[in-house]
Amino acid sequence: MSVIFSRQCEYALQAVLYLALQPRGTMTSIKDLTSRLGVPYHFLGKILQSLSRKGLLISQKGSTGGFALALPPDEITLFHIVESIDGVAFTKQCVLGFPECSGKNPCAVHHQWADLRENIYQMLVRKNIGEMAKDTKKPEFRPR
Amino acid sequence: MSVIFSRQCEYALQAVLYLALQPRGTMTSIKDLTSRLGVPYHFLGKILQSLSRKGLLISQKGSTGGFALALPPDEITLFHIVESIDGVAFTKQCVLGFPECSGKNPCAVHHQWADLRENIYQMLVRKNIGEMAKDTKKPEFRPR
DNA sequence: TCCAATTCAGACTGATTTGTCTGAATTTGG
DNA sequence: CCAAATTCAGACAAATCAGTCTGAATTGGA
Repeated sequence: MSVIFSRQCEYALQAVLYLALQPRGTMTSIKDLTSRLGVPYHFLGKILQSLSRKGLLISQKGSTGGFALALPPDEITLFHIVESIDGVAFTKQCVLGFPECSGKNPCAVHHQWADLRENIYQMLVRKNIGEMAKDTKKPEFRPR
Repeated sequence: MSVIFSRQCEYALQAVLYLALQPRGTMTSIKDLTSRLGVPYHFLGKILQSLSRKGLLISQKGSTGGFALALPPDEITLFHIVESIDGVAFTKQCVLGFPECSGKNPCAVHHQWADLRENIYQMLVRKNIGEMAKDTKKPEFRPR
């Protein structure tokens, strides 16, 4: 099936957005996140650990521990998250899968696809988590 | 990693484009296709069988057998091929993975993403294989 | 009629992604 | 100091995707 982002990446995006909606300075546990987002506990744990290692989140162990954004929400873009989890090979790869396709040697849809790709890229780079949090007045995170 | 189309789908797109470049009325064998495209023999065989079952290709057994387009190249769009192999769930799914995201109940990037998605959809629907074959004066199909 | 070349079908293997489990290390509060 | 709650690490299992192998069925040509 066609997929834009891996499932890991979707979970990461959801989790970071959720963290951005929490009061600044508080820690949110994996337990809180999974119960709210409905994603697998340990799987999300690993994803959050990755984001911590990449410097997007901070973590604290112990009984009041949890995760929080490592940067102001306005400084974390969708691109940062996607880059950390999935990588950004999609900004380069030929949509038809020809390895030698390039601007010099374009496949039949190279230029159209390059435009679309650029639009996607711009959207990811421009959209930051703070802005998204503001847009999320009534967040619906897989409520039960 | 981020993926637009599955590998199967990429192979299918390449194969159909190659078939469109062959003289009308001739059959092309899997052997020809794989040697030209550099994709695994039996894997491609299965993909071509799928496309035949979907009615996009015709096949003929026997010593002069092979595959050919079942329709005029102008009547086969990229969308037909993607639909046959990967399905088109991507035209509906929320980019952040929220299952309840919709126009009524949009996530923070729903509208921007809907625009991008529509552009992708239009490109797939409008681009037909005949047009692409014309654009491919000097096709570079993984030449060795 | 028989052989060679092909598609076709299905079982199998391997790789990658997704998800689970267990236990150790850390931290806070009583 | 102890117990509870948490992150962290790594091994493991399950599911999906990609690719391989074998052999049967079909077809055209010598």
